[in-house]
Amino acid sequence: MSKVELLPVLEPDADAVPCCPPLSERALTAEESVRTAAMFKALGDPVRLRLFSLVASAEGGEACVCDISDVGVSQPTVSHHLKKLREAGLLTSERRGTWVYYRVAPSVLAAMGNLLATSS
Amino acid sequence: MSKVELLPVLEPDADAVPCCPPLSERALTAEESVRTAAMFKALGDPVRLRLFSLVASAEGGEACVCDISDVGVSQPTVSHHLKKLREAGLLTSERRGTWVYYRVAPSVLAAMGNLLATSS
DNA sequence: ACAGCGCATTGATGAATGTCGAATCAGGGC
DNA sequence: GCCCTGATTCGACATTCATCAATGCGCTGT
Repeated sequence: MSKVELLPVLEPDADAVPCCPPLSERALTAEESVRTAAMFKALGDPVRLRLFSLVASAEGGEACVCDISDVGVSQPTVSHHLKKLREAGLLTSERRGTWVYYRVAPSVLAAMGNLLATSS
Repeated sequence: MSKVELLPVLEPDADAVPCCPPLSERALTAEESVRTAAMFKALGDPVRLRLFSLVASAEGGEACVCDISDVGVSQPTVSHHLKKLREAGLLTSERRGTWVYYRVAPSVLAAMGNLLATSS
């Protein structure tokens, strides 16, 4: 039984990724590239990107799997992709009763957006 | 014909990718997901992301292949990855004499950044 | 307790990907 | 013309990946 957290955002989570100086400013090191590429890779599949956008744009910031499963692939495949997104640190999941809810990991969107920021 | 020239950015180029409503705002369609995922996928490899960052952070906005080839893989592999980035619309290349110079495709960084924009 | 539903895991398979060495192409200088 | 250097292309190989059907697990009513 894990901690039941009700705080919506901004608790000091361990898997936060502070990794990101804007790309236009400084080249990434080899190690930074590995960690950051894993996130881009997670969004680099059409089905996953669609699932992620469905969660990111969902009411209340979260979505039940049953609400986003209609993306043209089988149910196990949806589960597989959601797992990948979780492992990449992009989504978090929580079971409440019958359903499992996914939400976007806080600070991850901001970090990636910052990385691609147009400093020009 | 009002000739717009010399503007550093924002000229209406053909390969611009207008694809992008912020993710937090609206879910992507299947077709949008395919096109956009291709870009994330291109950045989803450590070597490619590093090469891209080297070009993006280079002096004058461009870099010779010879200047960014030291990323731990063979030179044909570097060329292969640069081609992938070119095909994804993220980089453009130009040969000047002996060397080939790469630069970041304008408006692509902005489009991807916009997609990940934190509307919160 | 049992049946039913939601979601995750397993195992298998065909396709895509990253990597290299060798060969090839393109320019510049001798 | 000939060679040297920079860069791309080719062929091959091992690994990873996306996908599915079948199965397992957790929870909820009845």
